[in-house]
Amino acid sequence: MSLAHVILGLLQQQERTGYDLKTECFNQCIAHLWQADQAQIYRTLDKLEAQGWIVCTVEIQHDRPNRKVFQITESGKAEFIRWLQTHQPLPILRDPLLAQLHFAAQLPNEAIVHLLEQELEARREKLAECEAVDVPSLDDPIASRDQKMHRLVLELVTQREQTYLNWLQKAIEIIQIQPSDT
Amino acid sequence: MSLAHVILGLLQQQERTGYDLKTECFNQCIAHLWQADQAQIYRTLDKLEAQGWIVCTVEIQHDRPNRKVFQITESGKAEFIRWLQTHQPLPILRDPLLAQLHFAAQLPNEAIVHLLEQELEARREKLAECEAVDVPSLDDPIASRDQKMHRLVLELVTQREQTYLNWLQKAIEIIQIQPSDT
DNA sequence: TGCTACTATAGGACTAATCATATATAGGAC
DNA sequence: GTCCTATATATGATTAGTCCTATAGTAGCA
Repeated sequence: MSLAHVILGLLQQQERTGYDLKTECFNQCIAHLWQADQAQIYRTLDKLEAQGWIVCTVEIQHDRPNRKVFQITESGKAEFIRWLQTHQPLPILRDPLLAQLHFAAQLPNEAIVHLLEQELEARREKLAECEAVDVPSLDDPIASRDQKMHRLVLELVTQREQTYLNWLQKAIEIIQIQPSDT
Repeated sequence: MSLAHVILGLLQQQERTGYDLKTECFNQCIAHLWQADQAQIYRTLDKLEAQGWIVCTVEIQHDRPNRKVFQITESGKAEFIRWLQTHQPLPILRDPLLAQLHFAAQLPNEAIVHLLEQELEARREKLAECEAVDVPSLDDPIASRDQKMHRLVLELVTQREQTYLNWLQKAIEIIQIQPSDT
């Protein structure tokens, strides 16, 4: 499971709690590449601990709930490096809009265009989020090796949205010039 | 769940068995837009029948197992049309390669390039599959309304792979000119 | 003769992910 | 005073999807 390895990667950078992982990582820079639910993060931490890939220290707090701080172990690091170099199967993408469009011939043109325009709106928002992320450009000489990797990831995510938007615009134009089926 | 509605759409075209759905639809033209496991198809048919959206007639065969032929009902058709016009939430994409690349700075350039090249190979195969699908072009005057929709779907899937390939090639070039971190 | 593949349905076990809720204290808003 | 948010962990229930196996007759291959 990749989530487990993403968490190992984050704990390799520094020790963190489940709460830290959620609020500082999965809700921030990791959000556009691996969304994860709070409940799933905690359960994955349990599994990683059971595997011996991370260990836990409890920080007692009195005004707030105690913190369970997780640290990666040597075997955890080894497992992470192994995963990092292992080619993973392509993810399976199931896009409901494409499923709808496959059967859309029975709808009037305006209904199809309406559907595509709602998608366009949602995708525009997502592209805006991608473009709002602040990572130095690839030609920037100040960019660290880490930042360059993050930039590459961001560029694919952005280009993917751009491709979707271009296609949506073209699709809308094409549907609009189709003879109406009434 | 979209799988249920894809099945409704297919049963609206003609009555079919679970086996037909798997071998003639989900393994063929639907494959590039909604992969589905045989077990899940049968279980979804059960749910659709319980909902009253499809009905079943058993065709008794003596040399082979009996066939359970499913037909869409009026309420099933209504539900399908409702779904067809309802905007669906954007699917969440979790791409293990992007997760790996996010943490790849600690790997030597050659290891990163190796990972990207394996992905390149897999994505090339997928693009080839997309291009092997035979649907008439959008300007083809003979193309039916249905075929035009299928063409639009195919074009997005193909362009998506093309975008991924272009990015992979660019990424490989960029990694190769990075100073090695030894 | 045994092996595999095709036709056809179905269930058990499991993984990955989501949603809702519970606990407990502190602090700010209205 | 009440409500909401933040901090922090945890569990129950459910959904979506995968993998494996069972059943049972036919047919082709070597």
